[in-house]
Amino acid sequence: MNIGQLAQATHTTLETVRHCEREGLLPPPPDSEGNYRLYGPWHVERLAFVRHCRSLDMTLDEVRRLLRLKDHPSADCGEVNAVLSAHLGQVTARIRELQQLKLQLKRLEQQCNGRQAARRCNILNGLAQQGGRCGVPPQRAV
Amino acid sequence: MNIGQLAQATHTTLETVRHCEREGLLPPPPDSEGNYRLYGPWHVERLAFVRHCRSLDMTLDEVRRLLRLKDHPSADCGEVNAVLSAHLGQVTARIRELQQLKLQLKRLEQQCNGRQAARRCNILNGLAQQGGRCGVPPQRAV
DNA sequence: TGAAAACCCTGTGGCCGCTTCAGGGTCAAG
DNA sequence: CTTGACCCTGAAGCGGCCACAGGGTTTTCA
Repeated sequence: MNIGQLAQATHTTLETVRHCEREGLLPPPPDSEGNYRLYGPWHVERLAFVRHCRSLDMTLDEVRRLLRLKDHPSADCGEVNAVLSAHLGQVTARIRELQQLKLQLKRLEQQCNGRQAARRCNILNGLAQQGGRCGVPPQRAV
Repeated sequence: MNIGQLAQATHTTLETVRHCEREGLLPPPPDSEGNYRLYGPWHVERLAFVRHCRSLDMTLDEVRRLLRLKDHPSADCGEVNAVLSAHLGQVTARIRELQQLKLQLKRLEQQCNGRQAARRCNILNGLAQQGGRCGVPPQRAV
């Protein structure tokens, strides 16, 4: 199984597969004589795991931690729970943040006073006011 | 007013101010003889506008569009509304996405079968299953 | 048998919105 | 005249890819 087939099997791309290898999420497989990567079912499973985690918006670092646990089958799985619930917390926090944003955006939108010259646009003027919770800097990450 | 004072006045940092200049959001001010940037109240207002937009998680591109409109006070402000509601749409969409994620994470969390060897950890095993909506690739941006 | 097409390789640079650092120059106070 | 606070430019780094250039390899089909 070459890299294209692995990519297809896990619904991802060549570049992502190679990226995962560089990042230590997918161990480099043996190469063919022509220097092609040759994968087996184990790699499909591994990469599927990774992509599943990513689809849940975990960082590669979180995925790495889970993989380490997965690689030590007798390890205590309590840490798995820890990773998961920390991530859940971040997602929850981000949702709350975005809901706050949404509220403020809606408030702004409602100030629209119809088709005006931009000079009289309440939205622009609203954005110009220095209040607006200058704090809460946008931190993406989730 | 030098750059440090501007940064303080707008609750941001030197680097961010310079970044805004590079990005064309804050026109370069006249320099002092010693090559220091010298700002006035206009710049404070301008940067505050930018930071306010950013605190609402707009991209710099969206901010640029708004600034262009702001700079043409006789322009039609309908486009302002367009930018705003497009952004609102993205925030809303991202919230929905994250809520989906949260649900899936909670489902996973509930599968926890107590302190087990990792081999028997339902969470790890759940993540290993290839289902999991392999689609929905993580697209941050909001 | 040979050419074209499909596949693969490495390495580099770009995206966004900063942040951090290196290696300097400038200015005010003591 | 020195110390320290402030400022400058330019380059590199973050995460998680994506896109490209410039090659090599394998398969397919005539």
